[in-house]
Amino acid sequence: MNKFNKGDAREILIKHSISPSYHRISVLKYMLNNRTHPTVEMIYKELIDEIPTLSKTTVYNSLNLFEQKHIISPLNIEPDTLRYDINTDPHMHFICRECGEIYDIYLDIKDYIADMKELGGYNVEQCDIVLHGVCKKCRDKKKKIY
Amino acid sequence: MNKFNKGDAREILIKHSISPSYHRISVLKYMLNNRTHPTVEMIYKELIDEIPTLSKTTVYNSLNLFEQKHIISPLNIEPDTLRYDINTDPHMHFICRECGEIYDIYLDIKDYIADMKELGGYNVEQCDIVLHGVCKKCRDKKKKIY
DNA sequence: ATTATAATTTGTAATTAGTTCAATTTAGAG
DNA sequence: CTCTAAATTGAACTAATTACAAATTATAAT
Repeated sequence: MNKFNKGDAREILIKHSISPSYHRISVLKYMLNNRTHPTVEMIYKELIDEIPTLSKTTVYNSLNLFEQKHIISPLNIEPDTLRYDINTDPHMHFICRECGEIYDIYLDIKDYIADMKELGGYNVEQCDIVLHGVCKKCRDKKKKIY
Repeated sequence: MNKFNKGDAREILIKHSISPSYHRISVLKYMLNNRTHPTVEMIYKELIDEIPTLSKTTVYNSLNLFEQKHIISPLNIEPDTLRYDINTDPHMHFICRECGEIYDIYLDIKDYIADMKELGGYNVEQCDIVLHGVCKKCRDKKKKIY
């Protein structure tokens, strides 16, 4: 954990022409090191220790800004709250209905979608895939109970 | 439009062991005839004319009940509000970032997903696919302006 | 260094979707 | 017709998010 430091976050912000304030660096560093598709709440609760004056609005502002600049993507996976993903590699998500954990699945369906694109004349820019079910961990846990 | 009548809705409710009250029949009939992935708001606004005493809570209750009984599925396509889909055929969705319309796309990726299932040990029960982009209608509209 | 200006952050208030729940109404069984 | 259970209502509540004005901080110019 904490593979990325503030310098890395700083560089990324500058590369995307975002002024690298302390707060933005902190939020981005969190995203870089915690690939758990966090919510605003999760980020805020973690950073408030390091930055006691931090406002939740700043977290919202930073994430919205990062989204605009395509550093992160919103993840519409649960109906109540938005999550964010910094993983830019093409991938889909699996959410376990037992433990709620969200896994990254590296399966590319570009070719499949490409067919469809031509068929219907749709101009597909982005493709969000969410699989629902029970993960291996939870399935094994259930087996043990007899 | 209005291919389905109250009798059809009534039958479906009974088949799914839901007591066919007037309100539930109305909500289900709306879903059957308006395949636009409506929100609670849309359903409520439409039905309030016919049923002036209708409470929004009843719409919520009915939809939650239909969801439990697998008559409809929630559609987590926009971050602010939940939509509902009565189309039970396997399909994905395309949402246009210009006009916001949601299109049904009949492309089955079951085989692709099946591969993955075995790979990671995930037990996939459901698969939600949302494509984002600009639809043909909006693309053509833009071309006209020069 | 000091001031002026712009950008960032804060915190409160407002908004909105959705849920909870107790009271009321309606429907159905006997 | 009465009793009971189910369905509906509406108000209060919760929680996520946005709006926005005030305060703070950073940047640039003199």
